[in-house]
Amino acid sequence: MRITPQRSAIYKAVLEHGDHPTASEIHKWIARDMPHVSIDTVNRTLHSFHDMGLLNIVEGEGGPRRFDPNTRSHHHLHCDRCGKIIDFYSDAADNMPIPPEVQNDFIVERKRIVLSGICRECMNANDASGSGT
Amino acid sequence: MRITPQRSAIYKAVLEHGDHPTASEIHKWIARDMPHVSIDTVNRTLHSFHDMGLLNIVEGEGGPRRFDPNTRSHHHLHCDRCGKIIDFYSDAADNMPIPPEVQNDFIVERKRIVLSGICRECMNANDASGSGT
DNA sequence: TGCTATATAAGAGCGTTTCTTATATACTTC
DNA sequence: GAAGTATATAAGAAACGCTCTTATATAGCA
Repeated sequence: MRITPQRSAIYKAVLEHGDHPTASEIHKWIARDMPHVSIDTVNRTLHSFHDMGLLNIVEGEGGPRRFDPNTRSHHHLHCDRCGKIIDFYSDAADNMPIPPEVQNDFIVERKRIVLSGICRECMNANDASGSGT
Repeated sequence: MRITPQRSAIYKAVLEHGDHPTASEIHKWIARDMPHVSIDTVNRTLHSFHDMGLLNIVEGEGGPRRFDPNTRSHHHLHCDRCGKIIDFYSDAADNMPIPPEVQNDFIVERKRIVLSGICRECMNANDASGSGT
């Protein structure tokens, strides 16, 4: 695979952006330096990176695809309020036994735990607005 | 919420369909009996059911939204080949400890394990085509 | 330098989801 | 039972994300 200015910029943007960006967010992000990169190039490049194992596509309940440059084994917290996705690490999760009936009927290649709920910032936002005695 | 013929048909279709259908699949499914139901009604109704906790939206890596009427605590197998999603149950998964640093910064309301790999049918399809000595 | 393979930009096209508006239906009140 | 009110639906338009097509540009190679 050729290294082009666009691809460097896209990969750098995914790393810098941090919060599991969408193709559209990457597109806007790199527009500061390279205003002529098309959204199609961003999408195609992210897809190529995914095929190469350079980044993951984050699980989600619809909405635009989000990308994740973290290649360590990790898991996700999804905030129901703000939509933020936070990485976390857990040996217990990584080593969790897989039920025998699953092992018989399925070759497991990846394991991901998804916890949904409310993140600290949304908790605090809630406290600030609703706690006056 | 009012019970209408459309809503009954849509809920019945989700239950009968079994394999985590999309709105479009539900739309086609009920068209046999009710050919004038619009895709918008199907989408809106599925969304309402989701808000009421009657069904879940399945986690996925893009593509159309898929719905799940199974309200028991369960987890999912995703086949990378055919895209099928299979429910499974696991006490180990349900009781898996949550890391303390997560508990401090996040209120966990739902827990879902997602295993990705190859399902039995795709395994067999592969054997059948590729095993002749 | 010329050739070939790969990459990109721009616009078109497609599928999914949502919005808008008019009509239809069920429930409530009198 | 009739009129009024709130909710639901159908149809089409629109928005959005993603992919495809085609022409152009670029890098690597002979």
